[in-house]
Amino acid sequence: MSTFENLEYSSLLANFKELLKNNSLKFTKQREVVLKTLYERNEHFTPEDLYIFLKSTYPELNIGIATVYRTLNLLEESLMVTSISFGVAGKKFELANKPHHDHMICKTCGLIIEFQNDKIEQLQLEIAKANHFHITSHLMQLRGLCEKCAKEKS
Amino acid sequence: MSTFENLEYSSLLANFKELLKNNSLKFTKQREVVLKTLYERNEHFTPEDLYIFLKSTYPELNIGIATVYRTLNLLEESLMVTSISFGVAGKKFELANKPHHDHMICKTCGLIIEFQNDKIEQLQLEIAKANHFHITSHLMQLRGLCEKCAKEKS
DNA sequence: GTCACTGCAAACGGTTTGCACCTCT
DNA sequence: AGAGGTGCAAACCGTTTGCAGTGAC
Repeated sequence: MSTFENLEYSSLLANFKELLKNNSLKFTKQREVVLKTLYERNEHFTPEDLYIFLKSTYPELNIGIATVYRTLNLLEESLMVTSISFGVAGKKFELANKPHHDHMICKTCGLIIEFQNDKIEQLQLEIAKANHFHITSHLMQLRGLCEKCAKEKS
Repeated sequence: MSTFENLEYSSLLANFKELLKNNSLKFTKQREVVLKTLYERNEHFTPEDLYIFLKSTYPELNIGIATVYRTLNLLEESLMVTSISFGVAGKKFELANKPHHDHMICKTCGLIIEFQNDKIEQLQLEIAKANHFHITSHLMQLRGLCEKCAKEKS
């Protein structure tokens, strides 16, 4: 269970500021808009997508893509965002303020459906235990076709 | 269930040759040693690891890394090998001649433990059905520490 | 005023591609 | 002989890093 579950923006922001302070890091406009955008849009962003969005939404900041990467990495290390991996194609990031969940990903249109299943989580723990393995995280993605794309193909 | 499950080398080779013939592709020494190595070593190879192994084991072939990538991609498209992804760090490939399974991966030493659980597979299908999603494949990795590394850390 | 942060551009690492030569069929 | 395959090196693409200038504290 994440420390940041179900927090609203003001609390997330306070957490972020405290985290920065504790590590002698600075609160900047760039870091603020990254967190704000992840919160408000509630989407799965690639660093590239987020960069493009921020570039056009806050042109006065003239944000660089390196800063987007640096901020996402900082937030991920701090467990305030999580990422899902797409193999060689890269990663997508989302804010970690919702309960743990996994993803179904449509191969055709890229739609992401979130789901959560306690029984599977439980079984994973049992399997790990049987193998003397200590789970720190897991990755579960179901890949295939969403309803719309499945219809279009048939 | 894979078409190639439990096949031994001679059958795999025959399948590969037929596949090549059907697509007007040629059977070469390079393609042969890639398949042979994946079969004999029965490991999870990165393209780089496989390249280094082939380079030293068959120096007379003077194999290039591009050929290793091309062959692995060909075999993966043909469903004769599968890959597991490590985010930005790349992929590892293994021969698809064993029954479907998933992986536990030790973050510290890279150890890979294979496991299989019918109940989870069943639950995944149910979840997909409830979301009108048509699964074609799934990815499940448990990440954490193996027994040995967990002991060393404590 | 100091130290961290930023944008920029160059570097990086894994992967793919264009090309001239080679090899399987 | 001809099609496809190969090794090589260059290109590619997402990501990281060095650096000089900027901004938070």
